[in-house]
Amino acid sequence: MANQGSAALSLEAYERLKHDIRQNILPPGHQDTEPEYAARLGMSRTPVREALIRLEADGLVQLIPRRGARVLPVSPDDMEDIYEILTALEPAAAAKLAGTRPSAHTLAPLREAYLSMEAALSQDDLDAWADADDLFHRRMLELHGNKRMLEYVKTLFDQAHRARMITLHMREKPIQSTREHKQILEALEAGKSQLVEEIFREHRERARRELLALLRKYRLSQL
Amino acid sequence: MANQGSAALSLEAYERLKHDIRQNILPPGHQDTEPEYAARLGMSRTPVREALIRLEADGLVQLIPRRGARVLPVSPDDMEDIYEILTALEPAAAAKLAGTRPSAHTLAPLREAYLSMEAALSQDDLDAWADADDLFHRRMLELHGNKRMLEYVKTLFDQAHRARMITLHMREKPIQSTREHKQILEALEAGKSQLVEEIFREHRERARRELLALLRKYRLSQL
DNA sequence: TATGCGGATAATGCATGCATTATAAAATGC
DNA sequence: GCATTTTATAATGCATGCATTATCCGCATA
Repeated sequence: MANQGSAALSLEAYERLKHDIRQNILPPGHQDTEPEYAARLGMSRTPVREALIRLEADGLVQLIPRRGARVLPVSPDDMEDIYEILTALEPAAAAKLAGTRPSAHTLAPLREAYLSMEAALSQDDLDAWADADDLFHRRMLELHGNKRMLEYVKTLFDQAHRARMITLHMREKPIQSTREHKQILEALEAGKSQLVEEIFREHRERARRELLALLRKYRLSQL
Repeated sequence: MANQGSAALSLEAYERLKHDIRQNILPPGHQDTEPEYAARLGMSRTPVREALIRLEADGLVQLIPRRGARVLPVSPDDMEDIYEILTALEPAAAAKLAGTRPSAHTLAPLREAYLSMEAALSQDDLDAWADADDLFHRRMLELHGNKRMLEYVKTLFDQAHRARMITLHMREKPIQSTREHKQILEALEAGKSQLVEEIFREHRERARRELLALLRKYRLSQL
């Protein structure tokens, strides 16, 4: 995540723009000049420019000399790449976490996130489900403790967010996915590294397959 | 890498600062105010500020409100985290590359980099060896084709550069490491996914173990 | 001597100025 | 009517201005 030493307005610009991109208010391909973004945000170009630089580092926009900034579309190939990275990182992290034989208390944040997924699922609240899903994955990496990995995975989640939300609403209820999280949690509690790694990898690979099948089926080549 | 839509001076500031950090001209912990960096680079604060924001996104400096920017030290724990990520990503990428049954022609850039390593080794030119090593790893990911993974691994290499160079000069000649690259290359040429993955993982794990042993032995807690 | 207050100094964060130059529109020539 | 040149517009990249405010340092006081 490209942020730390940023002050009030610059931070506000960064967060509002990122929010609007994630929520599809600024859709992929949207392109404005700096003065336009500045007017939209009610501030001068300077903090906006700084925010756009950070967003470019996050892979969310592209700065085009003389033509402003464009919200980057995400293609199926991009999603392949993103999932490939997640599939390499998360199972490895989870396996190491399991190797520390974490207590139920340690894993409480994960269990809570899982329970939120179940609750959201039973209420057919897909947005809440997606939030809980994100939370589960983030907390797992927080517990593992590799800060770089956590930060990077968060930027990948941000990049993939729009595509995930769209396909989530096109599918059957994510019952299987929820169940896999339960299995991951239980394998973590049992300290079974090997097993956690396998389930997590299978979880990511299945998610990738299903997501890409949908993107292709509905010709969603730019999200 | 945090760059794309940056113009002349901003780009120059970014590249010079990054160069100076990599080369230890601006050592870890070094801290200056924006006006100082600007004076050093002979330009106004604006392009310097933009460069510093990009460098912060790259994990090379930390922007501290009112106190300028500090060159981030890298601790042994940081190196652990960096190597953990590399160990998860590179072997997976190499395995997939092997799965495409790449031709010798396709792998020529890798072979060339490997030959450069051998040549540098026989001339005891450790800096050239390190350059060739970097090149090998970068080209492998270029061949694999996951741009995000390539860019991210490059930022990790930048972060780890100082520590790697220092330990490289404290060790015996990297004969084993060079040999492992040869084995990786041959396994790629043979299209043996499983084998490539194993060798690559072992390569990274050995490198990590040896590097950390040196950092601990010589109490190099901040590089 | 140690502590706390207050003013000076100066860095930041943001706004704005300004020259350059890309883009597009308009005007001219064919 | 179409192509080409010219002109106008305006966005960028960088420099600078400026108010705010943190930090430092000296001085007064206990």
